[in-house]
Amino acid sequence: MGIIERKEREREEMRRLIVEGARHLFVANGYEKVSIRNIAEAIEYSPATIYLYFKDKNEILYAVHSQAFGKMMEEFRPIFTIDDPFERLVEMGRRYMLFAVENPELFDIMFIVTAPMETLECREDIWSEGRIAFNMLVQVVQDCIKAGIFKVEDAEVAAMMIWSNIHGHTALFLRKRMMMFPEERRQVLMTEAFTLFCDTMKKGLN
Amino acid sequence: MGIIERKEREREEMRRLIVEGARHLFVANGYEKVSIRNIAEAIEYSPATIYLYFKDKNEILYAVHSQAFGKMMEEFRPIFTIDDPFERLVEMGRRYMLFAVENPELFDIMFIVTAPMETLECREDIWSEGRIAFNMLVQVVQDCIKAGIFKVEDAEVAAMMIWSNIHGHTALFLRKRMMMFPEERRQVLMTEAFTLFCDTMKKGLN
DNA sequence: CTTGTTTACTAAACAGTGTTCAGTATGTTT
DNA sequence: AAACATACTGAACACTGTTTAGTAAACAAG
Repeated sequence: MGIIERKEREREEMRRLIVEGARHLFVANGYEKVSIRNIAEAIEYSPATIYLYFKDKNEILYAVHSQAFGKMMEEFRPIFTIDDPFERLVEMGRRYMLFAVENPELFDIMFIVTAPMETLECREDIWSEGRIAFNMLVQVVQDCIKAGIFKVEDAEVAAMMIWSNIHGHTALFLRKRMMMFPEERRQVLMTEAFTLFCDTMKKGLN
Repeated sequence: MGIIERKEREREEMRRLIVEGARHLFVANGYEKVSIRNIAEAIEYSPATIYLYFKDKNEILYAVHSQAFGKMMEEFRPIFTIDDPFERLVEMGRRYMLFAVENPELFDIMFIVTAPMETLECREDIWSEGRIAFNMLVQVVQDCIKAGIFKVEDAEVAAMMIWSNIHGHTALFLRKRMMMFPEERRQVLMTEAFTLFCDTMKKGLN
């Protein structure tokens, strides 16, 4: 009898429904303004029901975060058709920033808000989504080393340096720390600083 | 009669009391776990009283943020005794990261949490604290240009690039996005990536 | 078909949040 | 002493995340 299998499917379907509802509300209203009650109302269930499928709000955040990583990976896919490893690296950075600007709420949950990381801490789990994405970057850096464009010993250290730079731009921008610059200067400053970083890498990392 | 002057002083004293209380609680318990009621209790006043001195919670956050900037500037002061402009720049970055690690809650309020920036948006004020600190960095970059260490047209663009890198490290670390690395590797990765960035600048920015 | 048991769900409550407002008590002025 | 202004607060409002006791439906066994 496939009853327990069906129940398992239904349970999975319900989790999906909650995560989808949550994601929609996050994207529409911003993560800070979404409550469990809002999510419950959106999917037409009682707030208590949500707690039968998720331990707490952080766990929902984590589920949305994981889904968002899938979306970002999708948008990274076309990069791997680029032959030149350095151009591939530059395009990867560009897409990271683009993803952040186009999906600020998702980016927030993925890389800035601490709440989803809390679920990892109780289980002593590793942050696999982050690990996978970072490994992708390390791979591209290693390709740059093989091609003789970079001359560094530790590809992970170089990857960390690059990630920090790109992430710094986006984090400062999204968290409104470029408010001291007038609107149009902000955009110019970001793209110019990014270009300068790429040039500096090409000249400096060999 | 100096009555209104005294009242003005008392008012200022009360604001100071609230900000001090708030800062203490933020540092002790983390900004997210501190409520207006907690602050009120700590200074032995009713929650409603706080609203006679601050428009809302964001305004308290902003006041704490401003005070924290003063503290950081203090810790930047010794830098200006360093003769070599590049070394001065490196030391500035090092102290930015050090301040973040030693005062995570204050750094959060200064550079990551959006709440204090909200008070700037209603008044169309510029973020003067950020502007001043950034100008300091621009100045050091300009010194590097004058000394012939850097060869870039726009010192602000270079400063932005440098700030992004340093801030990226700290933001990723504080917001627990280096959880995919084992404890000891985290520390090594951060310092090595910082060193690599400094080396890359020296080679690449000329 | 009727039991008993498990499952899925929810109303209501708990303890908290930021914020507002009517009311009081004190200080100042006339 | 009366009138007014200031400083403060208790209580409320509309929320928040989360738990619990209780209900109704789905299923299993006799």
